[in-house]
Amino acid sequence: MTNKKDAITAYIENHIQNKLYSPGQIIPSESEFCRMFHVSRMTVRKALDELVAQGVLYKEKGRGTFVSQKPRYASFQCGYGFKQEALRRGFVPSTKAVTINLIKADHELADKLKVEINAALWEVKRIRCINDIPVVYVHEYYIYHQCEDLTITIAAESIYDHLAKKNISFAFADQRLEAILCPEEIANDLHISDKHPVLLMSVLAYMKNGVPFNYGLEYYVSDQLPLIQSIYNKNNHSLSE
Amino acid sequence: MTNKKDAITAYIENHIQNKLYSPGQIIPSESEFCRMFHVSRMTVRKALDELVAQGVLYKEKGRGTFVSQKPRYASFQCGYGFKQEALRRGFVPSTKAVTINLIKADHELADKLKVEINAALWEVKRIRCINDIPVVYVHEYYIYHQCEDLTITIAAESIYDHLAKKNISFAFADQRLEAILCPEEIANDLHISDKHPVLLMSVLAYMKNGVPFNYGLEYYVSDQLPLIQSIYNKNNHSLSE
DNA sequence: ATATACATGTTGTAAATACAAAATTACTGT
DNA sequence: ACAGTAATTTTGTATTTACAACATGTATAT
Repeated sequence: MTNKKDAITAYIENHIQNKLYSPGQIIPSESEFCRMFHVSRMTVRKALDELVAQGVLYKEKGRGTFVSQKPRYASFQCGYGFKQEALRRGFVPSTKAVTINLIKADHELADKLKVEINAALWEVKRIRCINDIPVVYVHEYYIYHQCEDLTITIAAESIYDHLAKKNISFAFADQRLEAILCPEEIANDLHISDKHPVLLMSVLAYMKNGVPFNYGLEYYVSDQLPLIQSIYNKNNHSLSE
Repeated sequence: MTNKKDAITAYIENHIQNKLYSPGQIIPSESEFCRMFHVSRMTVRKALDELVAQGVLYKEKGRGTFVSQKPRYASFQCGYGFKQEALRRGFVPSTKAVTINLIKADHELADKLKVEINAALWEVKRIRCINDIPVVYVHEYYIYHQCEDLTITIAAESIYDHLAKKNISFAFADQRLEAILCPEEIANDLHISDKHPVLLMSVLAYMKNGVPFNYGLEYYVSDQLPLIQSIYNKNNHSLSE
């Protein structure tokens, strides 16, 4: 733990996990943390703000800081990587039936990935399994010149990890959600009938500079694996419905 | 604008909107903003951090702060209130076929909303339309003692607005996504066949203290209105896939 | 007893300063 | 001309101080 701030967040998270701080309970004031850790109040506040943003704590002006009562879901939360997320939930992830192909960008792909038409792209198709049951068919595209050395072996493991070594790393994504009947050729691979409804998630992933590097269509067998997402009201606006 | 910090975020957002700062372009350094606004560097950093968290800007240590190239979607982004979001996107929202009923909490509802079994709940059913086309059937529950004066008129407008007056306001939510074939009785109301796939979103909404106050099932006709969500990698972890 | 005023403790915002870490730029010696 | 070094600029982390805004408890006056 190199940061003083991170030491404080870790301390609080541990205390919550070990039930030394219970949901709804008030935790020490900012000045008390200053004394406890021999740090300035700004450092304490940064640590607390981080946990507030995650929904772990909440503050009330003039009263204090409290532990949220938000329950932690044990289900599948997407968006932060399939393999990692599955392992964290205690599932066994695997990848099957991988194909990679070099193609030329058509109008739609060029538009989405902000490359020129006919630019070289990797087309990757993968079936992701949880406990050996196929749960998602991924059909996605990467920009060839960012990853000329892609292989099936890499694609079976983690393309994101491979790209990270080239300083291409995930920062945020826009997801488009739709319910559709599973296309026939995909239904076969997912071991379901083509009358089965699937959750189609279109994902456009960006680097921190806002440049897209990965576009994909993910067909989830959502009755095998319902997806969970958390949203936060960052701005504290009062919401009209 | 009462906050100095908010004045700076507004200034930068306006400059981006008016194309005075373009995507990928570097913006003035933190010290320059200090001189421009006659504020301390901490205030500037708080303003910038807020925009970085939203994905509007990104920073590079030792280089500077830049405008993201992330495109802004004109489609429907859920999670921040149906009416508000629709209006912002230039759609015309409306609510139809509202029913409200007093019921007693069964085991499942009591568990979700953290109330006792047989506690009084409002059961609300609504059909939400965009440009007069039904897009979502909402079947949800509120805790009676938090809102004893609920009426059909209020439910046709905005229950969240009504609750906000009682200091019950949305802070965050957990959403569960699934693709299903539309149940018959709901398909009728949505003017679709019961063989039509719909996006089922289960929403559990919390106040800032982490106590749930609203549980609902939302059946989206997602080919009429695909949902868009944005996710961010707050922790800057390197992601395995 | 009740209401008012005050003191105290808490979070919120802001300033001024210092040094670390990383990238760029300018300089300098060969 | 080129490589290496130093200076400069930039963001990252942290300290110290000050006051504002809000909530709560206590003492006081009526």
